[in-house]
Amino acid sequence: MATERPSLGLTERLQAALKERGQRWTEQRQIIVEVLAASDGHATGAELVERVREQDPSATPSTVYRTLDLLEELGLARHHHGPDGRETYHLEETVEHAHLHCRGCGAEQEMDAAVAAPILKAIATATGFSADLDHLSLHGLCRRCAAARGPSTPRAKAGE
Amino acid sequence: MATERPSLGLTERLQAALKERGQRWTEQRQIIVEVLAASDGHATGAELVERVREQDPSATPSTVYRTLDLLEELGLARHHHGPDGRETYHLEETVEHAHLHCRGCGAEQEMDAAVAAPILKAIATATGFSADLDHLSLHGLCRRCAAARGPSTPRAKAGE
DNA sequence: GAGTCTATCGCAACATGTTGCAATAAGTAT
DNA sequence: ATACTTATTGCAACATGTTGCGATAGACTC
Repeated sequence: MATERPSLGLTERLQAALKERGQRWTEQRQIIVEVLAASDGHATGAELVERVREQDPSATPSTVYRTLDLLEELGLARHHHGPDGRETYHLEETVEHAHLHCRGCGAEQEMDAAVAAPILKAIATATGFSADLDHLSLHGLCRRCAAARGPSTPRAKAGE
Repeated sequence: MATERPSLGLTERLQAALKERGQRWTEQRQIIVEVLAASDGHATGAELVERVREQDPSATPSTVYRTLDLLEELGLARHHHGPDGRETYHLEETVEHAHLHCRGCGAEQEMDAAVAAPILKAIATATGFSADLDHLSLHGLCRRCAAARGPSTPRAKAGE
């Protein structure tokens, strides 16, 4: 993760992993990996499908989703579910982080590994459960919205 | 939450809340509330739709989902998203709890409010974010699966 | 380069929710 | 009891994923 370009090493790793498993390197997979690398942060499944189809209109959603599943199996990508349950993907090279969705203003905040580590440890101690950081998605109120509503936190809905 | 039957008080509360807002008490809403009360633990949207249609085949998914949204707005029900992103509903009277999904064996474990409270507090301290307990859904490995895989936790997929 | 094996693709159908709209019916006033 | 207002319903179409299947096309052998 030092100075090399992600998309380069990634493609090579993917080709090697596929070969090892008797699987194939195809035009479509190349496009999908490129799109995912270009969408640096997070992208929903639908967004990725759309961008892939800009490159290759003959590509279908099933191919895109199956490739994304494959990338996850190989440990090169991850997905989690947004506040509305929709899928969001990112490359594994992105720094691991949890997601915090504010139901007040809709903002999305991240909590990176260092901050989350003691919290995951506390969960493990309390319940025996080892949570995945990268699949951790919390819903609630960000500092500002929580303050705006005062300490009694009335209920409301937003964006969901 | 002492000894009264939930479905009784619930219906009355709902009727009162609707009237106050100029909204209406309908046959369909009654059926949906009954079904939800009968599905005591958690039920997916699709399951609820199916059960409602057993009672009233003319009911449609849109009505069921809209009613569930309404119940949430009124604070009488809640939903969260399962490991595959699908919706799961439960009545608000159920004890508040977080959900822990094991990607090893697929089991679902709960973490109740008392256990979770210090963890939510730690999150608030670290990030300023006030997480909703009832919408908190973690993914990872349960104690047994984590132990079975040893300390190095290799990657795998299950049910997701 | 041609032939073979089979992973992958695109298609079509399905599963789960969501949304706009016209018809229906709940609650209220007459 | 009748009429009126408009919240709610059911329908139909759409959005986002998923799955089965026959056709295509990688990769390997000869």
